[in-house]
Amino acid sequence: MLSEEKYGLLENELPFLGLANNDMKQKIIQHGSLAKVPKGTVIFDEGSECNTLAVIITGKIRVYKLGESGKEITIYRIYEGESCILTISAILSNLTFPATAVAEEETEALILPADVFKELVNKDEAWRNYTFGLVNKRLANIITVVETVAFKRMDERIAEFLLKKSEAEPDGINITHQKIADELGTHREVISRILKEFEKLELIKLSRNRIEIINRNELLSKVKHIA
Amino acid sequence: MLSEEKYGLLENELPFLGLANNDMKQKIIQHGSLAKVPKGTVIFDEGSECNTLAVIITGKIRVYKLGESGKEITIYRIYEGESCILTISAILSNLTFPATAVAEEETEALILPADVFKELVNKDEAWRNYTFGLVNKRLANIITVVETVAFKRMDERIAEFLLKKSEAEPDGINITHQKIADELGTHREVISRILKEFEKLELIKLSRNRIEIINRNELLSKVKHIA
DNA sequence: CCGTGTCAGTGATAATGTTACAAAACTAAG
DNA sequence: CTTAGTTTTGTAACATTATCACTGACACGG
Repeated sequence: MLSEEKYGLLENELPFLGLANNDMKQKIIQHGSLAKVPKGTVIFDEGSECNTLAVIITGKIRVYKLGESGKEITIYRIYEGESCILTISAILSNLTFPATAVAEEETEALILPADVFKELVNKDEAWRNYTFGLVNKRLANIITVVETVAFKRMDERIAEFLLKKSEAEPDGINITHQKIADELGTHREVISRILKEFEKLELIKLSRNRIEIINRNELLSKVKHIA
Repeated sequence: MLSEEKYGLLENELPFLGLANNDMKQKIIQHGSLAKVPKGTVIFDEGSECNTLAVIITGKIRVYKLGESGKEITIYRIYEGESCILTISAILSNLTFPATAVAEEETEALILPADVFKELVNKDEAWRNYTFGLVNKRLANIITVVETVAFKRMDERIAEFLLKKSEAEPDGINITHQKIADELGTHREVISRILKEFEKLELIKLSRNRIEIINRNELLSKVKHIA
């Protein structure tokens, strides 16, 4: 149960809530709740039943697949204002969650019971648009993952990863090799080896927990497969 | 434009059409059409704009990604009564189609303009259920593909493929190595090599365009990763 | 300063990707 | 029934990635 004021505040963070019709607003106020989970919390595990849907207000969630030997691959991330289509899919078809979801930061979310969500999708166009919008984004994500894993070489993928990361951390990326491996679905050794090569080529500079890009252009050319 | 009788016939093949409300039926009759495409027709190409949605009446469509050097990987197939969520996704978000779709058999389909489909999804619960049901199936498909490509060994994947194929063709699978490679996202040589090994282990018998399974149990144990 | 855990480096071997070519099996035309 | 052309398969050789098994480096609390 939320308060009217809370709902008002949420509308700032989740603009599509403002588009919902009044009946639905009341539903959300009546049956919704807020939850805050600390960094590292496993939200869903492979095979979990989904009887609630979370809409992220602040924070970030990583959804990944676990392979045998502890290998992982990230499928996508859920950011503010989004929610998890795998959960939606699981709810709407009464299946279990086919992956693992973990909070990468402290994450705050609006929690809705599954049947409330079902009703929202059926009766409220704003929610439908929201839901289909998410489906689109995720599908695109996942297709990209398939393409990448199936066709691209690891050095290219690592270069791409570093360049993307460097946008958020322009003066040095703080990350372990293991994290990169989990991201890309390979082993730490492979990452270490290729990073070492990059260092020999003077594209990057390595230290513990840290990677500095020193030749951005050359790294870019790896991605574009020119070199 | 369809006739009322045609619509009646379609209801047999596409049961959910019978659940649509009357307004929507009229919409479909008015704006829908039928199309038949021969085997091998490329229906969508990477980057195609989607302004119609096809619901398959008979036939089969393969949706795959093309990599550089002509490598392919199958993402999923569309069978009778289904339609393509990538098209749906492209329509609902005004994006282009992110893969290639080709008719594997002569395929007959009900064609709906994009805006009619949008309206159907918004106004008709039967269509919404149909659409979400498809989304679920495909998501599960695609996640499985990611998992498989990222974590499984090629011999296991080939064994699995052969066993699945053998259900439809119990006394010998008729297929080329290249087709298998396109299915699994690898090169023909890799398939040939591993099939040859399987033959040496007396799991299968190879001839041109043909694979016979002669030790089903051992092949199964490859899949289950016991051996 | 010393353990203990986390992180990175590296060698060895197997599996898969990639390139290149040739042999074999089929097809169709003469 | 041959011959030429096409499709399918075999295989060698080398590159890249996966996998296993360590060692060494660093960080932090005691």
